[in-house]
Amino acid sequence: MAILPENSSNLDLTISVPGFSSSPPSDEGSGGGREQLKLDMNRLPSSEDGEDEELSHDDGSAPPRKKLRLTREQSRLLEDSFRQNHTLNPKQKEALAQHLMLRPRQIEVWFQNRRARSKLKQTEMECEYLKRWFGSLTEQNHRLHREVEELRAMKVGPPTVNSASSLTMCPRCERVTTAATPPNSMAVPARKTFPPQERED
DNA sequence: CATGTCAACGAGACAG
DNA sequence: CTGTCTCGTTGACATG
Repeated sequence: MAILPENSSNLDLTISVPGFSSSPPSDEGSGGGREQLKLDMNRLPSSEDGEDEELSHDDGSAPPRKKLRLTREQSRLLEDSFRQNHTLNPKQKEALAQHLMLRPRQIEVWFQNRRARSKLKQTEMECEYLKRWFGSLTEQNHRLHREVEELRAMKVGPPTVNSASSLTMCPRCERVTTAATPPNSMAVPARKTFPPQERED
């Protein structure tokens, strides 16, 4: 499940150079990429209440949206925290953010995305399980169909006593069963299904 | 270059 | 109203 390279000694970040952009930032909506400038350095702002510092570049152009890459250590600690709890209260979030040198919003987003990935994984597992179940039910269905055909063939033909000698017909539920399993045991579920008829005299 | 991954976003729903 | 959630999406990178 390691999504990061195994080179544990190298904990460097993929940090973009501010102001460098290979493609023009396509402004999505109104708030897209609003905080990117402060996030791409992967650290807390110098002052917590100074969140809305000026985002403008030297030339006043819109800041390009740069991708933050969490370090191995940050990912590990976040995963550990996620294993303990899939949601965080504000205090935990703040503490984790301070510990990881990230902003609380980044912690929040990470947990949101992590929950989404977890749910996706769960859904995929359930899908696989249902596929296998469907396969086994299909197989069982085929087997039962073959059995029905065999029994029909016996019923249509003359009442010979060859292989059908081991079969008995349950008069109540009209089911054919083998002699090994008495018809009474088959009749029980049918009675359970329709309980109102108790006295029949 | 197509595709996958993942941080980040906005919209809408919901609880307190 | 505020805070947080899910959901769907975007955009920057990584990779084959």
